[in-house]
Amino acid sequence: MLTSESGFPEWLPADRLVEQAFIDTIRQQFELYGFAPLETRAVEPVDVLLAKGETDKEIYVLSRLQADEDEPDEASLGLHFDLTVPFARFVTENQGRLTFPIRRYQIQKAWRGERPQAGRFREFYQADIDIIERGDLPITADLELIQALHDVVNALPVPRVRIHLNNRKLLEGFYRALGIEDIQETLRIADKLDKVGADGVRAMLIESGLGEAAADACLALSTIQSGDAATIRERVAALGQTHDLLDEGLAELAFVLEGVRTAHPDDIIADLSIARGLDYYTGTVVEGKFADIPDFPTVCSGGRYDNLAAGKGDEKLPGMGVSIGITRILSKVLAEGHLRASRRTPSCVLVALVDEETRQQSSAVAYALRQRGIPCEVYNTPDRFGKQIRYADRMGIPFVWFPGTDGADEVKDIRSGDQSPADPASWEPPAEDWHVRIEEVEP
RNA sequence: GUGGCUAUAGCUCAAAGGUAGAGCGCUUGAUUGUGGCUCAAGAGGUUGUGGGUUCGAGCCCCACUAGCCACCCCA
Repeated sequence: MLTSESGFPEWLPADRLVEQAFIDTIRQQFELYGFAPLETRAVEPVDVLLAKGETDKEIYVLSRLQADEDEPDEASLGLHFDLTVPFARFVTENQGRLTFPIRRYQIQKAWRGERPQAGRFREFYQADIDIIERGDLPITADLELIQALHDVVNALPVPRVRIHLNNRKLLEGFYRALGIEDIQETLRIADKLDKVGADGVRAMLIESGLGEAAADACLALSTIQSGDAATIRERVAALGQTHDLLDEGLAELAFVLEGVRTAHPDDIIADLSIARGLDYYTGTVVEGKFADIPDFPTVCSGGRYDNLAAGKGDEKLPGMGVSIGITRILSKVLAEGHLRASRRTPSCVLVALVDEETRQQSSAVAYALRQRGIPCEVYNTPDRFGKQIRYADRMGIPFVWFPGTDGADEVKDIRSGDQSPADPASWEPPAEDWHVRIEEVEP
């Protein structure tokens, strides 16, 4: 990765080929689940971006260099920091033209003005799927989206991702049963368990105004973690708190957990420490992390948001969605050297240029190959063949084509050195060489 | 936004106040249209920017800029 402007990653072509392969795979998986594509504009009115309490979100605001001083403040537009808020806005605006339930996928960049760090960027790709329904969105949607999330991340050639599940209703009901008033603040602190540890969370909870008993209860709740729904139920019940919202959240969590685990028992657990920072979530919340890279931040996440989009009158437009951090995942697997593109260009064949007089002949070979879908390029200048082959070698182009007189062409596999007569109208490369492959590198 | 660390060739890094260097990469040649290996030669630097201390600064001091790490927060 090149980082001439911190947080705004730029990739060399070889790495961009990997990124494109990721995007292709994700898109294919999303479409397998029947999500339809959507692209929203890069900007939203700032008040839309801020509407859901994201006041401390680092939003890039748009301004024109040539704006007149007496012009009305047009700093009303900002770059979106995720794809969920723009989607909810889009649905709110276009609900008359859309058929519910709306299942859409969206793979776009998002921008956040936070300080960059390992795995954290100011400009990055996200890949989202969401469902928004009119009136009531059943809990089965939560289950479906988490299954889809699991399938998509597992279709990518990346280290194993474990999905951590929780439910905001469960936490909020528990907190209310304890008489806690500042739910948001308590959620925020509880979310830090993996970062500051149990003692740290306990101290912060007490500092926020909780009594020692309440803080201990919150902590005990947060440390519950299991892949088994019955165990979760027992351990929550053992804490002795009762509240309708708690029961509702527990039932939803158990439903989703059991549903996903029937297919993938090892990759998903209920983890009551997951709270999520974004405060528009109202029920299911989910975070995915590399199972064996505990210090690396969340690579995918999502949740249920019942109040982000607004219907006409009293009608609700509840939604559920998940998001995959493409740039974050990519930066890690590339930095670790786990993956690489099989070559640095789509070209499968380099057609050599013998001299200027026969340039047309080389072009004709390339044309014939392209007619049959074989990506190729003609070398620029009639350098000696050693240079032309060296260029192919550096680019990872597997074949060099030598035009001959009277159709006596030859093609050379520069990996093996084998060279043999070939006809541009019929020769084709082995299937595995046709297009760039993404290769997993053994350490 | 807060705190700490860093900045020398394209990359990774040396040079302990006294003439800026290595490895890799790049170019050329040995190789007469056929690469990789080897050997030889070569190109490439106002040491991030600006100021200061000193006979003398890549090195010490100050400011700025940028990068990295942690916090905040998060994909």
